[in-house]
Amino acid sequence: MPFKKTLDHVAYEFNKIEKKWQNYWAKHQTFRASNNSQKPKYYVLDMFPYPSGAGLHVGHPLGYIASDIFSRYKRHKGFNVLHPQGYDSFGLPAEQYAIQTGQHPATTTQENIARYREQLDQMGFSFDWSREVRTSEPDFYKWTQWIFLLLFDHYYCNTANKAKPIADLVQQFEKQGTTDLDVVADPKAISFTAGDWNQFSREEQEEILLSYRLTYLADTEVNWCPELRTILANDEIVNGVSERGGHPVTKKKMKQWSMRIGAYAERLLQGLDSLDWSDSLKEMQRNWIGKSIGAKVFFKVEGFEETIEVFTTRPDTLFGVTFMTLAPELELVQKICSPACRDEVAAYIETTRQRSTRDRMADVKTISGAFTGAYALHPFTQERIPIWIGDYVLADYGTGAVMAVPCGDQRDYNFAKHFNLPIKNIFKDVDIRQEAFEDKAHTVIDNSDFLNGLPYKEAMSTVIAALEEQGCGSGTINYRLRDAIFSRQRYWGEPIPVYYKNGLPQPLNKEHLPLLLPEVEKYLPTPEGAPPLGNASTWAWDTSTSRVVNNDLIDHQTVFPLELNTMPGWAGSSWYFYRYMDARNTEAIASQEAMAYWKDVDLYLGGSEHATGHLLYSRFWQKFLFDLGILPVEEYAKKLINQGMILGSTAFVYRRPGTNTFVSKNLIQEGENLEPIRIDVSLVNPSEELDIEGLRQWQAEFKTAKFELEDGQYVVGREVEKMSKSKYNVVNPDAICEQYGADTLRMYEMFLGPLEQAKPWNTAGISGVHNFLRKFWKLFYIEEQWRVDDRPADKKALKVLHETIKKIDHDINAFAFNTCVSSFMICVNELTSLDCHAREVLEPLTVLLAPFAPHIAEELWEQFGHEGSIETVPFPIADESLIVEDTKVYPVSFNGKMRFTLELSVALDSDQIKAAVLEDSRTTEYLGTAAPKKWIIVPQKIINIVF
RNA sequence: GCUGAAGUGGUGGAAUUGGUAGACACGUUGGACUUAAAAUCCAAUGAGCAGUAAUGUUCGUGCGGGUUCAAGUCCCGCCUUCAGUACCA
Repeated sequence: MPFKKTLDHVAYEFNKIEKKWQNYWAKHQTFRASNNSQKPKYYVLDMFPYPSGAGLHVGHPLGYIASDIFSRYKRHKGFNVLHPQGYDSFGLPAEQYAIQTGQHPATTTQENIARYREQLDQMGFSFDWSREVRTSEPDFYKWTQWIFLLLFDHYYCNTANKAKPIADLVQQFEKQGTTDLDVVADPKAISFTAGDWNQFSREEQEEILLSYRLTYLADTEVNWCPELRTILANDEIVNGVSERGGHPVTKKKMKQWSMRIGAYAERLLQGLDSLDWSDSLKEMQRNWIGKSIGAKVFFKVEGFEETIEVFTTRPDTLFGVTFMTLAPELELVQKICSPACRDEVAAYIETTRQRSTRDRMADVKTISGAFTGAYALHPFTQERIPIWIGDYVLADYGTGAVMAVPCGDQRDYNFAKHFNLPIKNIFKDVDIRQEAFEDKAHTVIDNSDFLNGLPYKEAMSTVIAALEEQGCGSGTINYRLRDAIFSRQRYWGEPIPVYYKNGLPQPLNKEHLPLLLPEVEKYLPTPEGAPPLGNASTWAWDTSTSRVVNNDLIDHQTVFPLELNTMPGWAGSSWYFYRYMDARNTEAIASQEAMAYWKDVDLYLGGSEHATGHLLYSRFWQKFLFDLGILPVEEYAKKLINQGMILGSTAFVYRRPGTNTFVSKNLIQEGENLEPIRIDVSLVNPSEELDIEGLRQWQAEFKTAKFELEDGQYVVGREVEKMSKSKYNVVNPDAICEQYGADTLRMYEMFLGPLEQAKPWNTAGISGVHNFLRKFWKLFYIEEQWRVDDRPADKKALKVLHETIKKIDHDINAFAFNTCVSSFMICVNELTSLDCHAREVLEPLTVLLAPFAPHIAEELWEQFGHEGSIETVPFPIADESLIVEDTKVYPVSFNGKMRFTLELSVALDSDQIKAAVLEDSRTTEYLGTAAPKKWIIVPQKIINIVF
């Protein structure tokens, strides 16, 4: 143990106290929330953890401590508080571990959860564990599957602006086909009449309906990670490599389940305005949704039936088009490509396909493309426009085709320069010899027929009107948000409750849920390349009750095979917060009564890394289930706080390349090229000195290492990084709890800095917080002797107490827990110097501290002679009459007269003002007479007096 | 590039609406206690200058301007760091 032992066991036995009260809370179920209470409700939610094998580190509890303080505070304030906890227990790491070791993910998950629970318990959290949820439990994922089936059974109606049953759509098709249809559909959906619909075979009809369902199966260009052998969502890719493991990712076309989240793009965007979330987080979601207003324009292709649809935000530049660029992936490319260009185009498509996402992202400067040999026709001038392909055009944004206006867009400009294509200037008095002119404010359109002389805005509306009149385009809105891929080629996830008949997906009946995860021998894909579920020798439900679904007999041997993909990690986390309201319900996700009572989350705490994942998907599901009348509100978390990440402080030693010699940090010469190597942080003491013997034993490569020391020490280097096992910088809370106690850990983590700010972990200041608790204890005890007395407290002590109450109450509501800790320290210092031991002061102070350091508060509360937990005691209320603020005086010379600015909290008469003026060190004389001549009341408190 | 947040002592960080910047804590230094060490307690601690001292005085919140009796806080223009996003037509 590199840390010095700093405790004083005689005075404050935190280990004993903390165990005692943790047992008490568990035994008395102190934190159990009732679904039936006269008190007002308050729901405090933490983002539930994924139970990883490494256990909790000191970063995890930061948010939990904050939410726990707030929950306890709200209980003191008379609220019925729901503060649950659970586990996001499906996921990749458990499965990777299973592949390596053969251990069932359920087993390791179970073990990890047990460890997490132990660690959470020792920190004294006030969770209502009777409501615990685990996303990997069948009685939980039954409802995840149920929601999936609902999504499958609905489409999005733009007229009603909500989701509606697919049966309604079928009715509409029977009556009028796709005429006047205003619904969200796949862009490739075909048009047909009522007569056509009724002629279609059942299979054809089902195929068509897949273009409308809110979850659907379609051939999709996906992010494929060969290493993990699964596909990844956009938010699971960071810098072109997988978020988990950092493996390369490429594009691949596969049949996949997707969620039509795009249908909700506008509502997801609008809803943000009603949310009390941080601006940066809302901005991230806005960017991710990426709304842009513009127009779609149709270009006929010369000599073909086909038209090319483009999306542009600058239809005003339509007369500046000199070529078109299509994404290489578009099918249309094959069709319109001229024989002369065929080889070159095919070669180009092939090279694009082979580039990984990372390559493509890293290399945005290289311009590449190929001419298709085909020409489009300008909708107004009928000019021939050459059609190119280029990988700067993305297949999955807009229509995958752009009208290139080199004079107004830098990428088009670069492309034109590179391939020597013409550049037409349509801006008046603008020089475009060097670069494109992208500013839309400071010029007017020129060289553009009926748009000449118009500024941007007018040109926009004029050209859109003209396009609509000609039937070759219209104003439109485009979103960057893409449909979310919902299939994963994994074992450890929710099975998708679907079977296949004639290659088309059929939903299971809801009464057959849950569709249990089958047992498999191996967690890898089958030799045929099917997902791991293909290894199941028996499908999970028992064969004695083979299911009949729509008259199809389903079991593992049936000709109607079950879906082998599983759901992604975000499925269960998209609705878990409603399960807590009624976690053991077998009839519904939660009872109507429970949901009507708890309604929504009042305070949600979690990291901002979920901004474009969980926090977006869960809002989408929420809105969908709200449309169906299942959930009571459209936004489930009105207030959200992002706690900043606690970073690790990685320790480095520096090796001379090619040797086994390590140089102490301050001996490194400038320009010297040494190899930094990460070492375990526990091998370093607080003054950055390395435990050399410990290092030798830690890993074999250091056994015979030589060290160049400074002052007899090896000093390590430091770098702040994300905490991770592979960086050897993980600090567990267990050792801290043991050495200083949970109350110290709780207060120290709050003391570290503002809640929302990221900060590196260091234990340098922990003794200060621990000292505070010991000083606090000493107000009550000396030498094991209770010393609180019932005599009335003096005025000064009461003032200190009530100032502290006011400050703490205010700061808790502002989530400024760091300044709360400081306020407590000041209070205790002052009471100590006043030698105050009055019950009148110390009893309310104990309640005040209870949300922060609940164990010590409970113990003292008992010593006061009270029965039961402190948890139900009302929070103290500040008596304003005891808080008289100091008068502040700011003297100023103004217009030859002496002028004073007084800051007052109470009205003063002229004698008091005189006293205050003379009390100030900068004034020697009071120039006023009996009363000030003029009182200027400047906002609320500040009074200017001119004498 | 775009979007967002932030720059305050040796360190983490305070500073309600513009009102005596540096609270509180760590660290450091000195002292008390001790045979000694640890622990504990007390004191000093932004920088500079003058003074034996009490004290006085100048400069100080990334940089340059501005508004104001008064700016860490408000306005304009930069610089730096972090986070998100990235060929979005």
